[in-house]
Amino acid sequence: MTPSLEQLPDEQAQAARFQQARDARNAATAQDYVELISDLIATTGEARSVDVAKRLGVSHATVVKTVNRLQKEGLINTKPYRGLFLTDVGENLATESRHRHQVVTNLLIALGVDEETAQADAEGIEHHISAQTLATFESYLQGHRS
Amino acid sequence: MTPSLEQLPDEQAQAARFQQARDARNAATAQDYVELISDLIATTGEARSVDVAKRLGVSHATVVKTVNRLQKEGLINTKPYRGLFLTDVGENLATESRHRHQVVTNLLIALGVDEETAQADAEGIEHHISAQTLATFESYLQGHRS
DNA sequence: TGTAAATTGTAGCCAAGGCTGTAAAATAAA
DNA sequence: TTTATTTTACAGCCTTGGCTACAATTTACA
Repeated sequence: MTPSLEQLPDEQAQAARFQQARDARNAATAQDYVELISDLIATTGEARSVDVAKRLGVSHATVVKTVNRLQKEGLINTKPYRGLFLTDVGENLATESRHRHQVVTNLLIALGVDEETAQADAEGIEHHISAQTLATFESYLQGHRS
Repeated sequence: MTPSLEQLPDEQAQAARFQQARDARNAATAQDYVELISDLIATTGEARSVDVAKRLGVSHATVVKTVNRLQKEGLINTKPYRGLFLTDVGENLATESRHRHQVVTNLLIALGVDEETAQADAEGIEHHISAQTLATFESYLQGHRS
């Protein structure tokens, strides 16, 4: 059993943590999109928005709208009725996100979580891993090579 | 370096993972509120919405609106100009959330993440931990008692 | 080539979770 | 007991990320 708290954390510190979590939540969409687009291009040669929609499990209209926003933000390039492409900035973000995703998945598996559950949980967890925690995960994996 | 993917996961499986992450994101707010309200009551005897706002780092108007929704959903009870209270359902959710939060924090610390970073990252991660992963974390901690 | 199917785009709707500003009620202080 | 402060409530606005429905364009095939 976990006991109830006997002392609250500092007010400002707690607010900063919640803020960090909200920021991560807001950044998650962009990361999911560029990571998926990058993977699609790498494996199939192109990223069609219809495939992005199917793989995210959302409607294609949602994808179009979000892609428009990410294009304004400088992560994605599109040509009408052609596939989706990443800018350099987008590609860098994708690489970083994929790496973080992979490290989280591997850590969960190394701790004993089964692969399918690890894949699923990693999809949410990856967006909340700070640089320090990522480094910690990496060195743990380093020390537990199979 | 993490290599790029050489094979994409199954389409439906991937969509299901993204859906799980979205569901977790949507449930996060309710969990944060009940957990915080429960902690405030346990340590200070009451949960004023002004304190909830300060600790979440949002405006009090946001708290009022969210609390109204959570009341409709049966997690919180309020009496005008009195503090916030949890229903039995809310209290159960709070207990479960606090436990999950604590386990995640402890795991990060056990792996070598410093306490402040662990606290911050746990705030986001906790919402994406499945029952199986939670159990795995618990047994890891069990085997690494200091 | 011309038509059907697939793909992409557009319009408009909704809920959640932020915000500011203002009003009302309760509590504290003079 | 007034008055000032704090707390709570309410109104209205914005953005994000969902959706359906419909239009336009491209691609495939008969």
